[in-house]
Amino acid sequence: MMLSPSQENYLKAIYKLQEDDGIATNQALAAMVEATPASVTNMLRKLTDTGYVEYEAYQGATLTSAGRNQAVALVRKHRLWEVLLVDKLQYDWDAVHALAEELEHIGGDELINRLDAFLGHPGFDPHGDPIPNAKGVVRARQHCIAASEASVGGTFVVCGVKDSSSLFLQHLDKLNIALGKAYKLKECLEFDRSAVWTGQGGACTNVSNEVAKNVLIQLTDA
Amino acid sequence: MMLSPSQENYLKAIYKLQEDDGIATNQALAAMVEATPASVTNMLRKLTDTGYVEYEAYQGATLTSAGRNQAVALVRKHRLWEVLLVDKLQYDWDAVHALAEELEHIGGDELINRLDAFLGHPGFDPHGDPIPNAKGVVRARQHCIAASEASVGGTFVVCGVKDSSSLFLQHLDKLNIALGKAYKLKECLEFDRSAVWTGQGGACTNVSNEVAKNVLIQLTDA
DNA sequence: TCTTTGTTTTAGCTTAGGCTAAAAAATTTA
DNA sequence: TAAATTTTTTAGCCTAAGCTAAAACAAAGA
Repeated sequence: MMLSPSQENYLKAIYKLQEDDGIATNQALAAMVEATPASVTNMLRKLTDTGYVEYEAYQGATLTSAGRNQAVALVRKHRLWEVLLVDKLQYDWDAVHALAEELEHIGGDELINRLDAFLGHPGFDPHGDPIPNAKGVVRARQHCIAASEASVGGTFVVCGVKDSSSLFLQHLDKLNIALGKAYKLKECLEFDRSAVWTGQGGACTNVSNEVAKNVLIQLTDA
Repeated sequence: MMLSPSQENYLKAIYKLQEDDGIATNQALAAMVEATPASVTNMLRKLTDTGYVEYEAYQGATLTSAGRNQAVALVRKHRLWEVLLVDKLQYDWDAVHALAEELEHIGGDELINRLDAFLGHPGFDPHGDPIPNAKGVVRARQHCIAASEASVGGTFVVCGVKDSSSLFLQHLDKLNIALGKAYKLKECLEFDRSAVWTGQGGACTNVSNEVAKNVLIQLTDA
């Protein structure tokens, strides 16, 4: 059974909502696929008939295992294309989402497995999100926490972001915060709950709590 | 003005027919885009309204300069993706057409120019067809002729194919004929107009006239 | 020139995926 | 618990891109 790009987008959206919120409501889906709730109801019908979704009126949608397989494959495709765009075509990490969103609907397993091999079987995309393997297994991200949970004096490496919006990523660029970079939490300012991080060269950055909550880090013992 | 994939396919088809036959008839277009003549009439209307095509009932279609620009850009995208697929992802040259046909509708100039740079600004695609540059200039293929025009004793290098169908390309693979390889035309058999080519290692290949007509070569003076 | 043949267009229908507005169901608040 | 609010579904409509069958036009042969 061949899915249209639109159908694929719905599956991905249901998958994400299930992961994040546990439940995919009509309204949340509508927001995610940028359509009206009425259109969502329509599409859920169709996806239920074709066996990718389980859905009863007013109860929200769940993926069947076929649906989950499709969704994970899409996530894999999306993230691998992002790696190509950043690593090979030199795109900035804040500029690749929309393109990957188009590319993920192209071709089948053959293409994506060749892409995977060409890129050297990367484990993570440019935002630190794990790339499911060819069998659909998502290796869990290494143990990591939000930067807002770090304690003063601690050292850590940035390993991901919770918000991948262009706006947030560009803000991180300005703060000189990037994936893989190491920092030390020098102090925490009571007044606005912002923090001061020192980087490699000893440069200091003031990081708001809002930002810290959206940056994922791994503690290091140096 | 944003074109749909389908509209882009029509523009490309008109472009090819104009190049090859001088005129794009309704029927030829229908065959090329795999639709009925009635559907073609519909679409030509739309493309005329949006200024990409000039068309009067019963007279065939012509591209406007905007239409030609679009078409050339699509050819560029198609051929660059083919280079990526063959050179980087190790696809066989007979397996890339359909995928490039999908990929060519993705993204805009930025993407394709980055791809071009990453690939080292290739001049030709895996079938020997020239790749238009970013300004839409198609550098003419080096002086080359059909292999069926070679004379006995002549030496040459294969530089292209007229037929890029999977079937034909796989046949060339079997005959051990590939782009860039050098051969000598040893003899021409009167009976069926087939030829005997000798390759690098002195290996002989019998090449039918049908095949020779579809292989493009450049004569060499060795 | 008239007729036959082939091509193109018209007319009307279909499907996918949207939309709005109103009805129905569920949930929250008083 | 009843009323008010929010969410979801239904009903009916729209657009893009296709289709078939029939009508109109163009080209070719007698």
